[in-house]
Amino acid sequence: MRVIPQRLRGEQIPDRVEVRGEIYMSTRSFEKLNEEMKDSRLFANPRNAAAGSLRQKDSRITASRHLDFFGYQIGYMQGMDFTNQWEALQLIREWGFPVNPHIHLARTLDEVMDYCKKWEQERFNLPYEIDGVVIKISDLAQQQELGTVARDPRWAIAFKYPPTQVATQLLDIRVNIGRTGSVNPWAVLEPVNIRGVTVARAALHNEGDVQRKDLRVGDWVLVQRAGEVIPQVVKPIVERRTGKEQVYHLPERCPLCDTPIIRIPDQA
DNA sequence: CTACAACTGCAATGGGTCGC
DNA sequence: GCGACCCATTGCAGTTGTAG
Repeated sequence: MRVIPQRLRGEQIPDRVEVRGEIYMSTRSFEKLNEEMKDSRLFANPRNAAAGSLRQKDSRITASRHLDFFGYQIGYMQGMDFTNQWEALQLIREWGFPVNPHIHLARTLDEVMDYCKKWEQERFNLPYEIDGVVIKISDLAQQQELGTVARDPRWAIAFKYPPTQVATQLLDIRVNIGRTGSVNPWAVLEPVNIRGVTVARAALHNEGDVQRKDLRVGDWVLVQRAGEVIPQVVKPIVERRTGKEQVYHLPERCPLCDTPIIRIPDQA
């Protein structure tokens, strides 16, 4: 990736450093790539094109894909110091890494909210696709104090814009039997294109989830991709019901081996 | 040559265990 | 009883490796 500096630039160079960031593909590079691919299969969207480009075994192919990069964090650093996120970003930029030019140091929660709202519309003018804004506590001492739960830091969170919702028909509800014996219903959908990908199935998790949403076989439903990726049935479109929709019940026996299905009391 | 399994990131759900 | 943590399950696009 040409945008990654081969040598750190600037005055202050640490002995050893880990720069973390996000690799992406601009809308323009994505469209160009698909033009070049004209004979073979096209990439569905920039996100998957970027992911696939990274997984190439031959790095020359990766290099030809015009991937881009924004540094957003220093993971480890030896021989230097910084006290907050803002300084870290300045350092990363001085070393020659691209840093997002739209970073903003907010002083109040209102300011954070305004920033998120502002970009909900303005994001469409960016040369790449985004699905939200990352909000961080700048002060490193406060980050330390807040700590991390599992893999999620308590000092950073992503604000996601509402994903695109599309209407389609719930053709059927079927069940899978998991390795542990769990009975997992899933939705068979009339395939729909949601921003580049075809969605034909979605997990419904359990019977309670189906009942809470009041999903009926034959319903028109709203479907989205949570986090712009995972297919999810949001809710039925009740106004479009004809009366022919079927209320769903779990089968009484395993569709594979005919063993009776039991429900453990107080469990999903 | 095609088909398919394994793996990855992404989110949302639930269950089980441990320690306080 | 709750927080923390780990695991299971689900689907799509993509690459890689292997089976047929």
